[in-house]
Amino acid sequence: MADTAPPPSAAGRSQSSDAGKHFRPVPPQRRYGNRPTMKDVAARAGVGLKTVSRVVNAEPGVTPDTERRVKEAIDALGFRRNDSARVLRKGRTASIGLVLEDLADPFYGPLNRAVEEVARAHGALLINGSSAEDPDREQELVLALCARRVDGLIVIPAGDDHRYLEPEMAAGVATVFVDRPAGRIDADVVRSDSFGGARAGVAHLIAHGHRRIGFIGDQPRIHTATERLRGYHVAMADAGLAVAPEWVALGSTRPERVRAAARTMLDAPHEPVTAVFTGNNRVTVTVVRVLAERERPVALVGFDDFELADLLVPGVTVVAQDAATLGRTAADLLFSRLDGAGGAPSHVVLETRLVARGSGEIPPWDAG
Amino acid sequence: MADTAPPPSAAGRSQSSDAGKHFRPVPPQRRYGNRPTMKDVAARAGVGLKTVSRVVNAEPGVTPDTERRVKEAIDALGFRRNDSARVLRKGRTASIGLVLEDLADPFYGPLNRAVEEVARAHGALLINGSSAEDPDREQELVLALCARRVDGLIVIPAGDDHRYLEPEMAAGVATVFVDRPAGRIDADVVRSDSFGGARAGVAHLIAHGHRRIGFIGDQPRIHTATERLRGYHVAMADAGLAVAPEWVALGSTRPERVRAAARTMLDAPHEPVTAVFTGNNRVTVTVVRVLAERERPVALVGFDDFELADLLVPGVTVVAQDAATLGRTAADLLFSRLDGAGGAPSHVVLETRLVARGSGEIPPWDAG
DNA sequence: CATTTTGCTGACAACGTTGTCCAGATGGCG
DNA sequence: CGCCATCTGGACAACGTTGTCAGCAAAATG
Repeated sequence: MADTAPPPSAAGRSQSSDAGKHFRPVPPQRRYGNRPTMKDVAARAGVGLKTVSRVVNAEPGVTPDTERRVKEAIDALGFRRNDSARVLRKGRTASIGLVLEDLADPFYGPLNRAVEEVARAHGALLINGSSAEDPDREQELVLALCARRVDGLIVIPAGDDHRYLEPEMAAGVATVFVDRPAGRIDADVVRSDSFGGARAGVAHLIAHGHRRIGFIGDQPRIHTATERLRGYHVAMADAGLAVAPEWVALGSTRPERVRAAARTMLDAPHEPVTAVFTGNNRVTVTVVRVLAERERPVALVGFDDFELADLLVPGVTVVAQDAATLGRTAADLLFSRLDGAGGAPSHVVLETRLVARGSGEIPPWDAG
Repeated sequence: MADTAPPPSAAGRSQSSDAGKHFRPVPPQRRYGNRPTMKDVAARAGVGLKTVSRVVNAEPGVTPDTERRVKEAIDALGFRRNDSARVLRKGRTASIGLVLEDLADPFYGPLNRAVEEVARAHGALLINGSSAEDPDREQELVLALCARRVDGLIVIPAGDDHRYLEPEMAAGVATVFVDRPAGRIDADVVRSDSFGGARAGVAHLIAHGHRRIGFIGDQPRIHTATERLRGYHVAMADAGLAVAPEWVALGSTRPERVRAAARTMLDAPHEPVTAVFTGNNRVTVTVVRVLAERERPVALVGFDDFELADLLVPGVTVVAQDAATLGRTAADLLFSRLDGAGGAPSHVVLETRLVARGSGEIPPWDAG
């Protein structure tokens, strides 16, 4: 460590006496590690404060010679503009917040990345957080982001009441909800057609002869879970099929819960299901595991595509939604709002795509 | 939107005349959407500015009655503290930056999440960015984070020269590098044992009879890529095996490049490889696809575990590293530095784990 | 009852930056 | 040569918050 660059000199900073006098305010020590400020740069370059600001921001009206002197001082001191102060002065932070369920969920990776790309194109940074599907944690996170005065928010809602955001939105924090609509407030939403996708996926199973189809989904609090369940019910009803209560299991996506739910409906002594529709990629992956442990093939269609779904045997048929487009669309919408686009909240619904890979075409073992 | 809460009243804010006079400074319009400040709250509650600050920060020394009045004013105005100003004053942003390669890469999901959890435990927010393996972009991102005065940085380096960070680190920005060491500077590093892991993985293939083993890895600029290649070479040398130049392919992880590399070494007229070692999860997944298209089974061991690797047929044998532990360890180290821990930079190396699942046990088709 | 102690409260100055405006300097033109 | 237009540079006041300190009232003490 001894060979690292020496700390920038504190030349030009006002130093109060060390004598511990109480007469005049003692500046807090080591602010930002005693980083040089524009004032320091100005003193060293022998110019005024504003001139440094002009150079730093590449504003016109500085002679080449002055500019050079300032730049030398900047390099010598290791100065870097303090964006906190800049933000305070300018009123825009050039950052947006993204609150999603779980940064580790592969479904959100491409979404996250797409949002980041758009933010980057607009010169904004991305502040990230996971709500862990906990409404309180979501609120805590969102409000913390508002306190940072992010210019905008993209939220994958965990809770079902977002009225706490009303004052923030009224105060100008652009907000776009993704994947699920906001609760109790009217706001921009970008989501996939969960209902239609699930309906098509279940219809696919029905078309291949299944009559007893199970549904394993996420917690009922989550809008997409109930929408997909609705799609399931409508598809069944369309085909004139009754649904036994034990065929439907909503709840946590924890593997143990999903395994138990799958076993219950697959091993039911009376009317076991011959096919399963899973409500999201976490559930699908677990059910794939359960099915892999069994002798008799069971048909499966899952909501959300996932990597390697095509290489499993059989390939897993899915209702695919495009997470990257979801993210990009939401971010584009957000920045258009920030650029002043007015108008009523838009509700964008993206179509899903049924990707047949085999697991949906397994015939029911007791067909006929 | 007409039924949303009215914007907070601007009571108490000084309003200059609209007449466009030039005589006195015109305040910039719509700062933060005209959000109320502590001053507004103080005016409304009929108390002093500092009293509001005390209430907001739950500092002692405020009568319950005063506190109630202030809280009422806060609610009525929809006040939320401006953390930008707070940061400026206090000198700490309570945020850390995480720069990684690609937010969409599933390998980084758990790492990202682990870092977030630690940050959250320390009351800090996480600012995220992808370098896309572009050194310039990494630097741009890192310096932008420094300008925001993040308290600390966790960087998965894309470039091989990080001297640009020296002034920042000297100025007190704690920095921990993850997955790969920093270039040309001495800093904290947390990484996996790429060399040892690759060596063990290749030895596993050798133990199962393979003599001609290919290596497909990431770009040579990336430290882990060359370390893993080194492990490969040492394992081969340990077994007294020669390595033909066409068995080794370093380069981009784009599927086309990897496919081409795999085909080249598998279809070589002279001495085609009977097994492949892949340098990271992106490469592995592509090679799995290539092998799935072929008749003759080829043995495969990949660096990095990935979801569903066990369910493929055959299961993919991997050298697993624990991304979550990597992230958690780095974040813990970062915050211990922020809490004042001194001492020489630490270099933590986490062990890898060989997970045999079958794809490494395929015998060479021309064994003997 | 006088005096000290204690507890609340508010005035004020920073934090580091940018916007406004004015003061000089410089050059062109009459 | 003198005046005006133009350009460059700098002084100063915000932005919204928190730390310091002083003032003042109420409570505790002698």
